[in-house]
Amino acid sequence: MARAVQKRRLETRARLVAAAQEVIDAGSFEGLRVEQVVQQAGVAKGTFFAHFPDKDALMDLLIGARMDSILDRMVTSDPPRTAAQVTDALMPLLRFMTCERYVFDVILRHSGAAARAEIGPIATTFGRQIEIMIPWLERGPFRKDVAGDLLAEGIQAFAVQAMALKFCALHNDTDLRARLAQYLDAWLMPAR
Amino acid sequence: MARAVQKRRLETRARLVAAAQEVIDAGSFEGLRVEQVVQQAGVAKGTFFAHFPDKDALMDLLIGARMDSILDRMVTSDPPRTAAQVTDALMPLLRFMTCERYVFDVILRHSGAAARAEIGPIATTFGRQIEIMIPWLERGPFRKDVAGDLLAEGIQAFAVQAMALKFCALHNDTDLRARLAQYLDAWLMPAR
DNA sequence: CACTTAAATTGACCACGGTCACTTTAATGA
DNA sequence: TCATTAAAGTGACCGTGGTCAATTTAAGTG
Repeated sequence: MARAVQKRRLETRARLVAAAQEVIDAGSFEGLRVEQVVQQAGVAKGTFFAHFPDKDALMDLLIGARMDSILDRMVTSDPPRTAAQVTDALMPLLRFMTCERYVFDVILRHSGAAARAEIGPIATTFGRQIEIMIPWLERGPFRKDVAGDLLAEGIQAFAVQAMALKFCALHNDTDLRARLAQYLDAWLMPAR
Repeated sequence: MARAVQKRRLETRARLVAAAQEVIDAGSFEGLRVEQVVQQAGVAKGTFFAHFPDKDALMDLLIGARMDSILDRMVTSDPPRTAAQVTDALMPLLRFMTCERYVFDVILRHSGAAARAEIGPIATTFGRQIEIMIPWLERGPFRKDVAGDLLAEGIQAFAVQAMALKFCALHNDTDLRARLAQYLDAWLMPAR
């Protein structure tokens, strides 16, 4: 019979997560070093890897949490009723997802996408995005010839595409919004 | 006045690329180690990094070349005339892009997407894909309410989405094809 | 052909993520 | 209360990508 996890373990884990957050707040996601995190948390390096399979798992957790809180705010706003409004509703999320090139890469690796077998925090938020968008699409004046979940998946696909293009040096934030708006207009309101 | 590059440099570079290809042929993209490549090529490690900014740049080159040769074959076939045929026409490319999880990750990082400022081999093939698809879309019985390049970009977005899902353990190759076909049908032939 | 200069190459070295045999700490039960 | 056992934590160590001051090689030049 396996023994229960000790309180000490939970505390250590919490210290690690808090330390990681402080390191990021003082720098960036990309700049985070495991060595720095364990030092800040006052534990040995090995302890880190006893709590997280690898550095990416910590990033998955922290980035996923940020995305989740953005989704929390998203559900409290009025549902968008046009393609342009859908774009606007998504912008806060997309802005965070592209705040750093490294963050976007981590997200791509973990988005339902390159997700491992088991589903992680980021992949979970991708599922949640779909769930949030489906009611928007069913109620709004959008195309009805394809199922809501397929429509929502398409929005995700276009959002990824638009974000990806943002990292081609020449493009900036207004381009991201304009580009996504153009995609979504064609996807959600086809004139045929 | 800068002096011209010496023949020796070109030879060394060719040896490095050839060695890398051999290492991959005997193993996998993911399994490639720089140490192994320089040993096979008979040069020092530093030489590798005098020729490529990092390991990723080599991967960009080799993977981009493979994609390019697949595109070469693609242009010689008959242009697809339905969404399902577009899917089929793309499958050889998508199969290679998903032959290894690592390969897909590299492609995502370099696809016009996460491309660096300067455009690399993989990003170039992404541009070429668009150019190849535009005539398909203009001639075929596809929607005409959006420009051909936008339509082509959408196909890319959906292809990435479909490939990404392939790596969720449960999905396999037939799923990739079926999923993409479903996306493209909705994207290219909207019933409204 | 010497001599100069820049290109090309070298390999010891570093940074950083990740491992594992070992030590310490806490729960369990007689 | 103390012995037993499993969980938690440790830090020296490793693999691998990447750096750079120093060295070798080749191309001008008088």
